Amino acid sequence: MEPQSEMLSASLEDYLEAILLLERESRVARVSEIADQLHVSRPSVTGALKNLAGRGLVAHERYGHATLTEEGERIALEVERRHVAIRDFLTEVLSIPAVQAETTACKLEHVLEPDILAHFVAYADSLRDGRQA
Amino acid sequence: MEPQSEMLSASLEDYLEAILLLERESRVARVSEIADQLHVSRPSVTGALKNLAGRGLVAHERYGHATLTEEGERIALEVERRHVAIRDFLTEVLSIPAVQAETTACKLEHVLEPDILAHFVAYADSLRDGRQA
DNA sequence: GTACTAAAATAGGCACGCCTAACTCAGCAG
DNA sequence: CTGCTGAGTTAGGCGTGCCTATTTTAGTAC
Repeated sequence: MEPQSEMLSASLEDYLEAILLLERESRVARVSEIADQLHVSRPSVTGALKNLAGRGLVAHERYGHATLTEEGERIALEVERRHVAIRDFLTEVLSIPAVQAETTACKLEHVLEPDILAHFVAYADSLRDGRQA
Repeated sequence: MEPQSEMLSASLEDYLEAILLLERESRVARVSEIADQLHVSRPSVTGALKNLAGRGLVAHERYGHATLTEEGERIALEVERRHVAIRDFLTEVLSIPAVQAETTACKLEHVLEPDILAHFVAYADSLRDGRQA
């Protein structure tokens, strides 16, 4: 009754993405680091981790660090992929400054459906190696 | 302590936009029509109208219809302007089908900052009357 | 091993935004 | 004028996501 039908909220996707980045730079994600990165309190992180652990997306034991499960990493990578695609579109196509492109991408990545995103990507690609057309 | 600092949520912006459209086609917005348009229950509309009335954005008396105040209309028009700009960008630049462009615009209109939106508009304009560059 | 410290967890609360169920009112039929 | 009907409202509740204050724990210093 909840194998995959349970959709992830934008908030939870942000947590996964943050954990992915922290794992990259230190092999492990600590609660306080996640809190700092997402600008939320530690209890908020604890609550989110409990939720994500319940979905089998992160491994997390009391007073320990958090790590993505295989499934969690898969989703986190997907979110990151969307993030990068959007950010690149904003900078390359629309010439939006890096900082603003970054923060805007953070919001759009939770809103754009895959098929819509594909149009963004295709357009950016066509500009890159087609120069126009 | 709340002359303009109180930001409107995406949800409240949707209500304003819906009322604007309903006023256009029938001079007046009824609770049940708003509910139908936004796919929410009537009590949800009543609650939102109470909120918006408290902010001075709509006029609404018990068991009566709702109308935008001057300030409310100003905001609704602004939201609609963003909506149209985004929708046009999606269809004209990215060749996204009308229906999907419409629903995507509904989401993006609450996320894109004015200065970011300006880039979208400028790009679409340059394509229109510049054909490329 | 005991004491301290800092990180993490629990407890409890608040704001949104939505819902269903139940009640109220306005307007019309008769 | 009585009663019906349906639009609108109130009452109450739920899930999410966040917060502060408090407690628990792990790890380190000594």
